[in-house]
Amino acid sequence: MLSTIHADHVSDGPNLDLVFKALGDQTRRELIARLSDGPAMVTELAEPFNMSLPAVGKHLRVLEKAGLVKRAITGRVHWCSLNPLPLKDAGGWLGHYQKFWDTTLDSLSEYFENDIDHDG
Amino acid sequence: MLSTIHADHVSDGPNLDLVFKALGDQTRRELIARLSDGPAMVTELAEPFNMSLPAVGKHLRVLEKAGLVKRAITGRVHWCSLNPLPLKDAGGWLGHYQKFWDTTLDSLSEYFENDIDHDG
DNA sequence: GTAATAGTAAACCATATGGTTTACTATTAA
DNA sequence: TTAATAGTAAACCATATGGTTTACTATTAC
Repeated sequence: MLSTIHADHVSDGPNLDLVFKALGDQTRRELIARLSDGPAMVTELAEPFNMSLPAVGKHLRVLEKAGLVKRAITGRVHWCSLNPLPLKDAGGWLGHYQKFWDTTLDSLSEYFENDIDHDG
Repeated sequence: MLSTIHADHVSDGPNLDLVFKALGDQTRRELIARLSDGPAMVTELAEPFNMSLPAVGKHLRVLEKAGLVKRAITGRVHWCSLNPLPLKDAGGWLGHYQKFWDTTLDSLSEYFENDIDHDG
């Protein structure tokens, strides 16, 4: 049975490129962390960073194109909010490999209990 | 209580940059998928791709620098193997946001049962 | 010893990334 | 209406990325 533990048919796609690339920058991960506390305007988001406003604006656009940030414009203020669904996709991809780093009895039993499609 | 559900003190660092950047390319994710079946030599890894051998070699070096691939040289053959631990780091970061995309009763109860340090 | 194989190194190219500054638009406030 | 504020746009720059081809080293096989 243990020989069947491997990762076939892992869901993938070009959108995962955008999501993982967006996550591959500490500034953007900090923006996500901030937005997980609730929506914020661009100036507010930029304030903690030692970086120009246009630079933060670019990072926000990268997050937006990855689907991680949604923007609602009211007057001159752009309210940014976190859309966590692409994080779920990324987590789903990583989840296929969890068994390789976490081979305790608990995680193994979780794997066999919860994951129906072990081999496709 | 629900107002306390947010992600403070998320572990982060420059190594996560390398890991997420490494994952932000479909070729490299496919290399990881292949290596999750067991070690392989470079030529073997390159075979499925419509890409030159040096190109695959570069991708492997990106994975290596992110700590995701280990290399053992025996003679002229480089045996590459997957090191899943950086995936665990990436998964750990994403895990802090799981509650935002997965707010079913099950995941919420899991969150309150398993995650000790809810607010730091 | 000669030829094939495994793989990297280096030079090159086009495009992307991450930052800057300056200039601009649009909205709000005095 | 004039000034301040929020934010983008555009031009620019240095470096990184993802690919190529050609050349090279080292090992294995005949």
